Amino acid sequence: MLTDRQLLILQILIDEYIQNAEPLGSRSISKRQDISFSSATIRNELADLEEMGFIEKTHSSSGRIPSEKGYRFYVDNLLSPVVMRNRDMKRIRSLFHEKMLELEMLIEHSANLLSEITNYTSIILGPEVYETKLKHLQIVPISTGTAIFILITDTGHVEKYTVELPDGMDASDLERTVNILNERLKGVPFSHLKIKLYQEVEGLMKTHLRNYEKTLDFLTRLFQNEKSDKVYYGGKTNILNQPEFQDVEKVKALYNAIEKQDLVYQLLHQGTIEGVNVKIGAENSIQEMKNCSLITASYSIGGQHMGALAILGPTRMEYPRVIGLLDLLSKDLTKVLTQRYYSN
Amino acid sequence: MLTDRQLLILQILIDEYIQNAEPLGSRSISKRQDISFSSATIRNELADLEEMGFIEKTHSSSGRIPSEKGYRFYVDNLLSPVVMRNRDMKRIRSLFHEKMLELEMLIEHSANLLSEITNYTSIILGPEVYETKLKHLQIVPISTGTAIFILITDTGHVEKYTVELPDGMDASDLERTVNILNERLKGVPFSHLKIKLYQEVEGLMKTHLRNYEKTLDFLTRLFQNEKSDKVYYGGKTNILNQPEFQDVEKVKALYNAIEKQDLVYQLLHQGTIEGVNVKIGAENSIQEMKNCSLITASYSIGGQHMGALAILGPTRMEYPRVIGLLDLLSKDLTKVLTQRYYSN
DNA sequence: GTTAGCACTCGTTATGTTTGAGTGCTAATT
DNA sequence: AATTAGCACTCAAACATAACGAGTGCTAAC
Repeated sequence: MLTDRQLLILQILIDEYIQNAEPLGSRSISKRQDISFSSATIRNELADLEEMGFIEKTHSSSGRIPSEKGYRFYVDNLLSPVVMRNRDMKRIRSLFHEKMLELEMLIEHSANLLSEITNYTSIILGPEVYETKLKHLQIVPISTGTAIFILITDTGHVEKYTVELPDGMDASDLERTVNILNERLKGVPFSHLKIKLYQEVEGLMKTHLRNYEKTLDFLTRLFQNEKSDKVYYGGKTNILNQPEFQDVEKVKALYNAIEKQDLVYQLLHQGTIEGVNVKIGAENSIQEMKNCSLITASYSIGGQHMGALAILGPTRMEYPRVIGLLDLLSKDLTKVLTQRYYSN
Repeated sequence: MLTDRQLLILQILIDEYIQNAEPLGSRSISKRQDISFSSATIRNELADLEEMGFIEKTHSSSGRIPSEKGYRFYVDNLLSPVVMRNRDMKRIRSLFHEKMLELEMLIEHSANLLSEITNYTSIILGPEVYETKLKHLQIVPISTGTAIFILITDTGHVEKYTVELPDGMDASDLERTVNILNERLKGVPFSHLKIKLYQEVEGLMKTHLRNYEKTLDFLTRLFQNEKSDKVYYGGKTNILNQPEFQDVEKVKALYNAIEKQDLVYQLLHQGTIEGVNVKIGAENSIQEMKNCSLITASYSIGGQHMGALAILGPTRMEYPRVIGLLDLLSKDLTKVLTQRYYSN
């Protein structure tokens, strides 16, 4: 339904606007070398494109800027073959070259890298604790009545809870409990710990522990403790570089929004779909992000969804570049993590 | 050297400016009920105060605002008897009423509380790991060749390192090593771990381990691993509410400065002196903070310095309130922590 | 179908004017 | 001698006006 010329003009307009953040007029377009029509012709085409809703004016005699519909069309149909800068590819690859033994560290570095090379803000959802399996459990008493529970997952993640022990639980009780738990719960995914506790452990505890009921109750509460997955941010201050965020009020609103971790969690979780996902402006459910686009991709371990990478920027975002980056990084991350943690 | 009247005027001027962030003229001062002189008299006094450097004009015919010297004088000599709002006291006390078993959590909540009730940005230096003592050490192998070292301190803090084990160290070596370390290093402060390793452990390892040299070398490197103390922030976006930070460039500069954790660490560490410490404007070594004041107080456990609380705001800051708050919170924190961790 | 031409729109910038809150200084008052 | 009234002066802020120019839409010619 769009003529080739219209496609060309739309493409140019969006590309230029993404670069310069300034409305583009018919004359500037006509002056380009790849354009052989007069500004008048382009004016007509621009009028048509506007009528179709792909572009809009900021005021009655201004040049045109892309509308959200325009960006959507651009992302869906006009993406120039994603060009990865060699420099960027190298930096991503080097992330995995240096020994980074801790998953948390690797993800933190990824977040920083993403924000550095894109100049936008990156958000990464840490690995889902609930799908990882218990590797080892340890209880360390630190004073009378309190102890630290340490749970270690197969991804090397350490989860800790300081707890008050049930009354009348002494050192030997504690030791027996730990032994039972380790024996029966190793390899069990966090999400199943509670069920397994009753299926496998209850009987044993009954025979080996004095006040097994209190202990069981206590453990139930402990395993219920929904530890939400960590959210990592990179380059939050990059937002301040964007010309669309020169107004402090807007910055404040956006910061407050992205700091609500539960909202962000939902937002990134929606994009669990395979591949890279782009949400433009109002497509984001969060009101304060109406001037932003969010590009997400997810990473996994051995086919099991683990977390998500995201880049947050103005709707006027370098879509091709960011999409390429996220695609590459999410795939690399998946590959490396699977290799590292799936074989055991 | 200042007359009573000058003191009064200076006091009023600073109090008002702190509230309204607007230059104050002679007429507005003279209209106050506690003032019985004419605006002309006040004009003369203001001229004198300006000559002495306590106040300044923003332009030749503007009202006066406090200079840094003025604020310094105000903090040193004019602080109205620190009035604590009852509401604030309650909120601080309630921090300690609810069971907060983890020190990290308690500190994080403190940071948030401080920023909420002051509307400034809070910065807290987490407890110094180096002065806490080893309570328990644990090694959990997670795959061939790698393991997680878990160190637990007497303050219930869990420190973890994922490491590659030295070649040829098998499960039984590992177990023996853990046992030796636990036996000999319990109760040793982190800062002495390395020394004790050679004094106490070397000999034992020699007799019990095959390739003790590699292991020793490995442990040395591990204990060298300077884990810097964590910095907690609260209410970073509060900066955006201040009228002196309506310019995005300034915000950016400040954010970039306070995110350099080593700088912040130094800054807060300087104020290790007993009691509450106030740094005004250029008194802060960080260039970007020249429009800010930093108020710090430190907390300790059993006399041993642990960390610092700080509030960062514009030089036009509610000094009396903030000083009162930090004084109260730092003392409460010290009391509670000492009680909790010093008795063992 | 394309383009030259032109009247028109409107944000931006520059310029001038007015206003008012402030000053410093002097002379009169206490 | 200290205080105050009075007044000329300053300057940022607010407002009005005009000029500019990058853009438009439309019409008529190519």
